[in-house]
Amino acid sequence: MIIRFGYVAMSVEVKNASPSKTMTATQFAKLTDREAAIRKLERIAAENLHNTLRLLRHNKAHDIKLYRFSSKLIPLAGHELLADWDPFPPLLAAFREVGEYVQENSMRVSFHPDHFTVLSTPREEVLANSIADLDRHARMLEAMGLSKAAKCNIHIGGSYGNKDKALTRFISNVKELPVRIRERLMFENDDKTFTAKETLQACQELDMPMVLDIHHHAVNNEGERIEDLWPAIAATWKQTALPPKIHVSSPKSEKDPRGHADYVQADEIARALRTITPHSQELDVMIEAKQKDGALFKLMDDLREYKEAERLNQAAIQWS
DNA sequence: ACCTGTCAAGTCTGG
DNA sequence: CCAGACTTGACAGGT
Repeated sequence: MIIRFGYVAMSVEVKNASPSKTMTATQFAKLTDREAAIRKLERIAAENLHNTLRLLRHNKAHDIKLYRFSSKLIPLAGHELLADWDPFPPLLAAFREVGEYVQENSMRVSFHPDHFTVLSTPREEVLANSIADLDRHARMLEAMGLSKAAKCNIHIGGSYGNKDKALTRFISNVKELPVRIRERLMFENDDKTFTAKETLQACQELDMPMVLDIHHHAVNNEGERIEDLWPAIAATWKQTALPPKIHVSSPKSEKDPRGHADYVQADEIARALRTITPHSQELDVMIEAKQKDGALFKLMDDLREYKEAERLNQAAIQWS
């Protein structure tokens, strides 16, 4: 069993390296020279890509092969004020540089378009905006020159008072997506609406990969056990030739069990790994914690102690 | 340098 | 039926 760990978007160690700098729509609208304002957006995007590359170098130095890009690399992308703006041509070289670094170092990268991108929606304009957002994410990965191994993770979406109908609508909307977008997608169980079991059913019907979020499952389930679901979840990855991927985070507090804590409890992940590892040779684990890569480094230290104390009880587990 | 309020999006809940 | 909560990082404007 080989496990790779990764983190989301920003580092607490690398200073002044935000990949999500932006400009508000209000500020943009205030600028009288629109061309100059657009050049400024492009400079911010270039800076975000530059910082992304800095983070990837930091990752390489620490042998971190897994990383999720910020979805806010291009400020105001998709905003109605900028409908006529194509940010890609001036950014192609910067995107390509990021993609080449990813490939040279055999990294696995992804996006997670935010929860406003919903394919279960009954509203036409929301669906259109969602598809446009997914198209932009696919275009960024294409601009990086990355294969379809680089994917976008989203949730199924809302239930609108009728989960079955919402799920049917979701599946039919996914089936109608352009192939170049669909082959970049994977779906994750969420913490309020669609459980791991339901998300798995959708993924099986669509023959698309499923990301299991352990924390979401803990707060949104109907008594199903991960060990029972896992073999089928892992099987959704077979056609991709990628290791299955899971998300791990710890509850913020008893009062806010859905929130993400600063760090990840080592026993939490040790328990999950004990459950999952007997069924899989490889696993990629995305750590979702407020302390970002800091939480990742702490977790690796804690797991090392676990292993030394033989509490992990899995001598075959290796990680970098 | 630091603090507080605001901003984006879509869904869901409460009134 | 509409206002507010939810979430998140960063901006904007104040001291």
